[in-house]
Amino acid sequence: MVNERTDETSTGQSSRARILQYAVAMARQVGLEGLTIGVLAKQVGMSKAGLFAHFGSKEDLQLATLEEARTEFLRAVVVPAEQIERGLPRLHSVLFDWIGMMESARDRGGCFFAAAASELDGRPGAVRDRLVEVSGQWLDWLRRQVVVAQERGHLNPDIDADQLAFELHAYGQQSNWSAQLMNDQSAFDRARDAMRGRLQTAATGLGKEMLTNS
Amino acid sequence: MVNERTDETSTGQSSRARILQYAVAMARQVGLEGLTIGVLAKQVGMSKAGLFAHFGSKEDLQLATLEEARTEFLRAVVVPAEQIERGLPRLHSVLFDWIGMMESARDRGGCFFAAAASELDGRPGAVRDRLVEVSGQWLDWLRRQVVVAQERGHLNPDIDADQLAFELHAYGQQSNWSAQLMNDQSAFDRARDAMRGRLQTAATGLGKEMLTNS
DNA sequence: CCCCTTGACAAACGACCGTTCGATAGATAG
DNA sequence: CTATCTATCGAACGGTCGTTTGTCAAGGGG
Repeated sequence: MVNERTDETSTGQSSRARILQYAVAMARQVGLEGLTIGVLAKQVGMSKAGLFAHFGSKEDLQLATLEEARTEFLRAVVVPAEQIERGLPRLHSVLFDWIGMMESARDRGGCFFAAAASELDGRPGAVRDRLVEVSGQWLDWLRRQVVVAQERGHLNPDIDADQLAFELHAYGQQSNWSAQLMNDQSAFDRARDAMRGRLQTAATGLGKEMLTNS
Repeated sequence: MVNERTDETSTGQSSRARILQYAVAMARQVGLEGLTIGVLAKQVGMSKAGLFAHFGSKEDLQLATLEEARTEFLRAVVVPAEQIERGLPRLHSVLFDWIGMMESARDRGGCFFAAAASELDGRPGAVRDRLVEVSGQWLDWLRRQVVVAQERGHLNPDIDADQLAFELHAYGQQSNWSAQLMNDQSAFDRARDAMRGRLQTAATGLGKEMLTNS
């Protein structure tokens, strides 16, 4: 009863974390449903039962993997943007970091959430519910930053923030589709161009200045 | 050796066609990989082995299902547009028929190709190759119609046709994602608004007239 | 009338899946 | 030293998958 979760060097914590990193990498390529305990265990270098013991069920493994992917996403995309000026600069930064993350995952299966989304829509359950929640938070993050940019006079105040977030998100999704399925080398540049163009159209005079300076 | 594939009433042809319609419907919900011979057979109302005999392997079943979905897509989206004036009107028509098809499939799992794409990218094989081919044809159809619209003075001639096709396709993909995963009721209207707005921006004076008249 | 093709069937096969069950080694606590 | 706990293991279980095999009824051509 002593030493409750404070031991940093315990094998338990670190091996669970190691498993989850492999799990995210594997799910990027075969999806959360295609994730297989036996194959995952072989990659990590332990037995099926040993790995399984860290999670009570496959669903729990999927949930933990989803949480790990969410953490990686926040760290790579959202957190860096919080040091950027709120409004259009921060929106621009987060969009390009997002594309950058998908671009860096190009040869590793692409976007984790895109792979998870299409196989989980239509299959009810806790994993799907959580994915809907996480994806909704991300889309809402974009929408809120659009609103802030409007309040600060960077973006035209009479545009529909939901609509703009919809379109910006569409470019990111399309770049992943284009790169992963069609093997299109220029997919990410196209997404960046589309985002730049769309923000330019929606920007006020002040906003346009900000865009040309970045 | 007589009677080679000319018998319309033979059970063979019609039951194979019936199987494929069920297969497309099932793949819309669970994907081409999630398609299962046993479950499919139960839905069709025949035995596993009886159904399997129509296709030499599961891969052949997947290929035939993909072909059936392609035929349905062409019939619902591409063929009707061929009666519309080439250029911007035809492009506009095909885009809206596309959205309309996804909207009508809303409660049946959404877009077949979107479901197939993310689970097949990264899994080499004949099915993936064919899906890449079919998807490429569709994207190229859009691009070519953009070019025609430029040649006819409907769209600004100095825009990148590949880029515009990329963005228009992005809205369609996003609408399916938003409707299927996020259960967003307004997803299809958003896609239509995005397409209208994007075409409006890219249109010449002549093109803008055409858009307001439709 | 017999033969042979055709479409469908039940049953079984091996492979792989998630999961359960004891056993084992090492660290920790009393 | 002994008892306990933790992480891991091999082996097995029941289930589902794609696939194979052998059988059977129906029907048309010689």
